[in-house]
Amino acid sequence: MIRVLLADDQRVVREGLGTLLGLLDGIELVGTAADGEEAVALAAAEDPDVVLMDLRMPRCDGVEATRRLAAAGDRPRVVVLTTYADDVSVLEALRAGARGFLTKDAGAEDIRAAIEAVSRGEAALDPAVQHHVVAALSGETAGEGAARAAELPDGLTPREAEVLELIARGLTNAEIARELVVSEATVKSHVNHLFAKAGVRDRAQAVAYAFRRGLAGGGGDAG
Amino acid sequence: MIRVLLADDQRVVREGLGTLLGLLDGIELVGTAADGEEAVALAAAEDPDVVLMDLRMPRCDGVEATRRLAAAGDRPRVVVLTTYADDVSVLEALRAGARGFLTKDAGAEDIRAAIEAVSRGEAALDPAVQHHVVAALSGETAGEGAARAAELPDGLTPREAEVLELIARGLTNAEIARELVVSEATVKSHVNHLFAKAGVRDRAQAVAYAFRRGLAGGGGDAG
DNA sequence: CTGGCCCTCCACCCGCGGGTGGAGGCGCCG
DNA sequence: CGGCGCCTCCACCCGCGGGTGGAGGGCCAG
Repeated sequence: MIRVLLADDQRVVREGLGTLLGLLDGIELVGTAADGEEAVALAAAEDPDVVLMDLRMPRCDGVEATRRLAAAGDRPRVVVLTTYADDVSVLEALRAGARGFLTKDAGAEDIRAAIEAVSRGEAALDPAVQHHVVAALSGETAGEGAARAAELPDGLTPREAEVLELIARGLTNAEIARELVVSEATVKSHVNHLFAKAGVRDRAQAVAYAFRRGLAGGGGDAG
Repeated sequence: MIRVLLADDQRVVREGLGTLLGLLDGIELVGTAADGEEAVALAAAEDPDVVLMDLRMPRCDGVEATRRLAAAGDRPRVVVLTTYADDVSVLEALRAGARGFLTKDAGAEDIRAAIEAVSRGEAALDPAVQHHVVAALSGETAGEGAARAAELPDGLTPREAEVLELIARGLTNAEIARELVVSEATVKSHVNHLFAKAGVRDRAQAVAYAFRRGLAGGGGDAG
């Protein structure tokens, strides 16, 4: 019996997928969590073999929860479950220690296979994300090292992505210049370039772009 | 036995929720569809009592599918299932002929209750959307585009929230003015008011605010 | 070595965004 | 009835944002 914990903010998924999991041979659902905080707490209490984790959750998101679980030890293996295979968070989650990856287009058998694989200590990547991942990692080793922020969408340079993130935090060009310790002219230059690459025309669209790509969302004021 | 058809683009939801539905007393799952087209076709073939329909689906969306089902006759009653209670499409779906409304925070018992209610010919609105709906319908005479009201954060008026959503979609004031069929001065007025209420100073911060509050993000949906 | 990418910076222009200080009509509610 | 909130609109101002057209240095690959 593989003991599984399910974390997803949507109750429909928790109850529906939870029911499905409970019916699968060799799998036992030991709990469900509605956000990352709860998932970490419940994992500590229940000590499951596998945590099936949604990425987009309120409060503490899936990446952070995965990081914390992985930091606690090897024990609870994390399988990430997300809507989009090209989500930026995918790679962050893998770096945070996720062992498996499924999109929400996965079927019951895919999910069971992934759970069984990671419980045996193997990896389990959805075909839809595999090539996407290796592509990103291939560019990663060539670069400065596995520090952070490797694969950037639409050919954005690291600096441009950094500027974009600050834009999404609501900073003006002058503030960004101070933050990055460069002149405002430099910031404007980066801004114009990243606008062109992202296919947006102003900051408002840039912020929306950043949120959709997962390049922003964790900074600034909490709600 | 109430014969139910489930339409959702996410396989996890189709299989998970489908399994759950099949286990509920008095409910029989007669089919699942991955998009609106398929839902309409399958409804014609299976003649279900109730269609549980996700709003955001590729190809033909839930609203359009609901409209077609309702146009075909009284027979398949539609219960809409969506992520956000304050979704614009909520009211459109109700006008299109949906009889029930559930958010994805609904539990198994809520779903069963809703299915049973609409199969008896009653309505079934999730509490989260009820007052929101009546509020919107009271202001219905205002116009077609003004199909949006909810329990809005920070005392935003419906109109301000509408403007905010358009800002988050990257429209300029002039474009918003055209979209809402008012003058640009009016738009600026709304913009200034909502900035003050939201505690932001420019559109960039406003977009971030909108995304965090769930007032935006589904703009460029598709699969 | 040379080309190219990235980051840095400059000067200039102009249009839209953001703020102020109003005003009037309408519907809801006390 | 009278007030208040919401939506509508006007005139004006100015500063930041966004675009152009450059230029130079550092770094890596061909």
